[in-house]
Amino acid sequence: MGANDINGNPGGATSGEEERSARFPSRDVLNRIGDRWSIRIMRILQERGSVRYTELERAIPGISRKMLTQTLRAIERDGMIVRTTHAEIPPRVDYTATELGIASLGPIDVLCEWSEAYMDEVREARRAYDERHHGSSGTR
Amino acid sequence: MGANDINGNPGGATSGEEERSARFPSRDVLNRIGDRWSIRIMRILQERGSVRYTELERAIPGISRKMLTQTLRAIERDGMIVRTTHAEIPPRVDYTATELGIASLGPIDVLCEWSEAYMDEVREARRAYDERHHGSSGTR
DNA sequence: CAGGATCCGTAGGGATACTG
DNA sequence: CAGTATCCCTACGGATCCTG
Repeated sequence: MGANDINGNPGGATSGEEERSARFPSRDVLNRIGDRWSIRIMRILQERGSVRYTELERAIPGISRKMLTQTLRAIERDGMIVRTTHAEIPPRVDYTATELGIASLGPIDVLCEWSEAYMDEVREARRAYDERHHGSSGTR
Repeated sequence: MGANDINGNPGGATSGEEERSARFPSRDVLNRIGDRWSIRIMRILQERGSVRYTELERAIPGISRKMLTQTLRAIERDGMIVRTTHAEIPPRVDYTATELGIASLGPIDVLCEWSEAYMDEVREARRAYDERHHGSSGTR
């Protein structure tokens, strides 16, 4: 038995998260934006209202159960969503976006729209850069 | 065996980056927001105009040279900054934000302002969550 | 059904020594 | 001065098996 598995990630808060954000206030919120799944989950909750666990799993191809649960816990902890368990058999759990969660998508959409608008410009810059530096990887 | 260091990160583009972004268009831009240093660098360039390498290093406490260089290369490749080398001795390199780079800070500021505005609400949500779940880590 | 626990590979990132 | 190369440790994230 690998008694020394220090992996404590299921806790939700990655160790030292809040400590680092002391230097740059909005860091921990930015982190949620950076990770692959938070936004996708929030968007689905925004569209469909109340969504079950398995429904989310099917709606997001490529996500693992671990990541789904972990991300859900994290954004629940941040007050972005609410988790409701119905004591039935089989069990049923619904996730719903809070007011705060919905509101957070506003500024995020602004950012996404900007990046889509300037995407071409960025891609062109990359192409040019790659070519300038004995263009290896880029050509596609 | 030291020969097998597969770390190829100095390339700038992390392997598979553009591949993943096929699923979610603005992903790669979001990634720049997610990482710890890009925004800080861009802010400094925005404020001071033209900045040298060491000046950046001193202006951003806690950053390693590896990360500084790597981040600079990445945002240069994206067309956010321009790198100018002066062939002198000792060598001198200046970094300057482009129009595109400055523009990108707009939507980002929107997001940062939002997150600072709702920070308290988020912190409170976290506190409540931690307490609800036999509150261990949070109290500080 | 909705997860928790565990195992493991790999990318991210710091420290430092070296170079043009 | 402005990086590059190397070493190493950790966190992230997927796959899988188990449980209430």
